Amino acid sequence: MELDKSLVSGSMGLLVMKLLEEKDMYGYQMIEELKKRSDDTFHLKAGSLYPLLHGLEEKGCVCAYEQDAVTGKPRRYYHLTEQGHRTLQEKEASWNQYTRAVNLVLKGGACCVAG
Amino acid sequence: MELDKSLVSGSMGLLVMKLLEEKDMYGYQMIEELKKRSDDTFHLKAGSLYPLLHGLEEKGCVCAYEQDAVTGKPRRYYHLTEQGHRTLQEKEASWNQYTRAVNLVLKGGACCVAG
DNA sequence: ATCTCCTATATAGATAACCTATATAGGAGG
DNA sequence: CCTCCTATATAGGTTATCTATATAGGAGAT
Repeated sequence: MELDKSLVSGSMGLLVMKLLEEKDMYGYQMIEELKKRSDDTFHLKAGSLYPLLHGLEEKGCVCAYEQDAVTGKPRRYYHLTEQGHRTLQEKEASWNQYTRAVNLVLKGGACCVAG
Repeated sequence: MELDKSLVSGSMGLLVMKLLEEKDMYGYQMIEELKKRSDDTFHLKAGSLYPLLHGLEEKGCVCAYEQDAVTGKPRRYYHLTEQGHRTLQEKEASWNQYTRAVNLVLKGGACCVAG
């Protein structure tokens, strides 16, 4: 089943920061890691990721540094800042609140479920 | 906490159709019902709902009929079609797959969770 | 009587988050 | 050489939501 892209919006920033919470990573690596960890559900495109990373950098959530690889092009690693940790916590709480609300509606409403 | 709107995208069609699965409703009623069932989380705006309903009608997921109220303007009721039922099932499955994948990433990846 | 509020539907234009397509560039293998 | 895999980047398009605005009936207050 093809994943409905219209359901996929706004959470990529959250997921990328979640990856960086564990360790510094470079863009291409995040795409591979996200695919693997999501059980082959997320196929984030390079054209989506790089603008997203630049946006996170502008907001001060991540900072970047170049590092040469053994072969090939030098890699641009990203590191989660203090600000990034805070934003991640907020986004994670927001995600939990949002999915809870959707599931309330899907399962019959707030009347039937204890807070 | 204000809900991060960037996490809220694409699922409103699913939620609206879920409401209509139970019974026919008119637009304004859906806004109120959605607010109530989501435990006051979703404040769907009229300017978002009506174009959404027109879109669902174009796709053949819902059909509409006018019905006078005791007072005030006549109401435009929406009914979920056969096509709408099928689309709803697909969207619900898609939502479950998507949230599962996000939670896999948030909780440490596919390696740690069975199927 | 007119003002404001609640019900009820509708459209225009803006914003944000993705997408596809394309460009650049190093290294490996046929 | 040509193609593929790694690696980063930008341009332009689509879609879903938002805000703002318009219309319109009925209720209650000044």
